[in-house]
Amino acid sequence: MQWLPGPEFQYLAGRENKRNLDRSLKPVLDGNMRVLCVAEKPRAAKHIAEILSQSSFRTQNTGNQYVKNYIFDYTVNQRTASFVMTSVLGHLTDIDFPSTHKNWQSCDPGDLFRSETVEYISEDMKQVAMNLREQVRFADILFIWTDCDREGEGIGGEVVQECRKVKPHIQVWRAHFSAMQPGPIHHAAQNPKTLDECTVQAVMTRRELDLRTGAAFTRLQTLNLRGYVRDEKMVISYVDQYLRRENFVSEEFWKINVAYQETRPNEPPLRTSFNWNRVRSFDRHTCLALYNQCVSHPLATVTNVTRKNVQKWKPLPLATLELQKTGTKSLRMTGEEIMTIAQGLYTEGYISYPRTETDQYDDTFEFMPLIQMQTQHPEWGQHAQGLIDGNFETPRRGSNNDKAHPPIHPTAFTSALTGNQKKVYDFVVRRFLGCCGKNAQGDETVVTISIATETFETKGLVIKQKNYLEVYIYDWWSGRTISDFAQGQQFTPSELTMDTGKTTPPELLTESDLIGKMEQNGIGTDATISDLIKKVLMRQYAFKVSQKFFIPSTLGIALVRGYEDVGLDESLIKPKLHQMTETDLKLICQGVKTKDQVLRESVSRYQQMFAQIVWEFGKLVQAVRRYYDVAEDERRRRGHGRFVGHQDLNTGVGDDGDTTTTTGARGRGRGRGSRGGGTRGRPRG
DNA sequence: GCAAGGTC
Repeated sequence: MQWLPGPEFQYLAGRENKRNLDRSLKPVLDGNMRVLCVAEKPRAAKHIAEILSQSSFRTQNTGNQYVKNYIFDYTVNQRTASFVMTSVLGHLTDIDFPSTHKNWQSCDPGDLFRSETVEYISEDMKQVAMNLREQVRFADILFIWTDCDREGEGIGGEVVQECRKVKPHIQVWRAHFSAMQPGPIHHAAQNPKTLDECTVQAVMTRRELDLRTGAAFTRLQTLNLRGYVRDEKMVISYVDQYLRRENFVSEEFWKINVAYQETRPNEPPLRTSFNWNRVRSFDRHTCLALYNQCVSHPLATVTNVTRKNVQKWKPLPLATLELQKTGTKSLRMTGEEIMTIAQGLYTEGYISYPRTETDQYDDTFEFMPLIQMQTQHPEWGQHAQGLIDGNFETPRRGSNNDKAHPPIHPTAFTSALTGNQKKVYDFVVRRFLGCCGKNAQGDETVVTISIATETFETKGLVIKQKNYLEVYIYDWWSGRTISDFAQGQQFTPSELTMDTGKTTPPELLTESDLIGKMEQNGIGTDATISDLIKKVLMRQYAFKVSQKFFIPSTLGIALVRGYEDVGLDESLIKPKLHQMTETDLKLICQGVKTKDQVLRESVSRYQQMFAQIVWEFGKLVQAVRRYYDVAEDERRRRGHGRFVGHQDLNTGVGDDGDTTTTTGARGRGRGRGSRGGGTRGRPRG
């Protein structure tokens, strides 16, 4: 992207100066000046206008149904100016290849690393851009109010570029605000800064790199593997192949089990089982020797009894990803469904904005009116009343703050919702009330016993006060009653056995796990993760079975194996790739590297990989022929495939299951359910 | 058709 830097950017030319740069501007307004403010989204524009004008503004419609202009007077440095507050709708522009390279057959995919790109304003944004151009005609100053994050800076750059088409030399201010609160907003208005050109360039770099690499690898794969997969229209995207699985080899182990059964009058007998401190042994002879000693001297001695207070912490304030993580687990909906419903609840005014990273409440946040509102609810009204009557405790503070929105919380009362809407609303309310409550309290007893040379342990838990658990029903803290043991006490175990089992592979990923992993690896953002997961499923890299678990398709496995064989697994799979790009982007933001430099370096890295893949494409083909199996994928889709290397879902082993089981193990190792001849698919004719 | 980032 090339926009002509205005006068205030000129001293940025030496990027070495960047780190010492004071971005403050001296806001000089002459009488009757006009300021055009542009926010990132309509909500923010309205909110800021309300604050600056103390809700005294005139509203004007634009060519876009969502975007409005808010007109009011505002005083900066004792000078009153006429302000117009408007917004865009996220990014204003995007890039693509020129028509000469758009068609997949039009060029070699490798050309896409070097070909031209063209920037354009999408159809949806045409009216938004037009509004900017119209408004800037009357303006003396362009004041950027986009979100204060990297993409926000980039969007600001796009706005500047569009406005300078009309007024090439208009002065640009940038608002730096820490929260959508009157204090920070007024402060930002009174202390404008400059737009950070380096960050803008970082965003433009990301955009270009994503397009080039995404398109090149995807076209290469799709065009050359198409003949080998059944659905010839299937697009074989190069992304999202991180759904890899470990080679898991099941091992047999042995362990010693001890239990004590207490008979109680008028009650069922109470059985207390103990865990071996060695957990398990992979050597049968060792285990047998230890077991034999226990059997010959079976009298157990209680060597230690410890009692302590334990608490289960209440949850953090609710942010988007947590809503999706916990929501997919507890509500039996997909992340995407949850977000759609949440968006609807927000539009109808029942909950706050559902897309936020913030998991800490502002010091000025007013909890009581919101809690009060919920006291009339049949299910949790009483609990809410309890909070008001003294059980309230300030919510914990998480570590994220997007400085734009508070954590997700209910904003209006309703008990009239049904279906999924009710589920999501209930979740938001219960979470909110849970956050405002106290941690759950319990008494834990740890009993240690010794038999012969061996030590065993058991834990009992009595829940004393459920507190937040009463209303936040999605957390589970189960009490466990054990017999009352005293130190020094001796008893003969009712059970003393040596059992065998096999280590089982890690559980299959749930959507909740997947969201967590993507978050950890920096894949996508809170706004895009649920979308990516949907894409993975749509492209059939994985299936969702039992409405819960994700299993990779044979196609997904084939691609991962194929890239492993080419020797690119480490460098091409998403997380690593992402980190490298991310590091470079930060350097651009710091003024250490330039956009051109990073593009040159990264593109050449990608080109090398690309060349290697082209060179060894046969290995990819082989992998697909070897692993890809239409019939197996069909079984997997229906949830009946061979879940190679994982627990069989149909045995009903829960997701909280131990990592070991004694029910016998199933398949081992890699995805060989489809192993066999090379008769699948058909070679390209 | 392909990417990832916004937002409605």
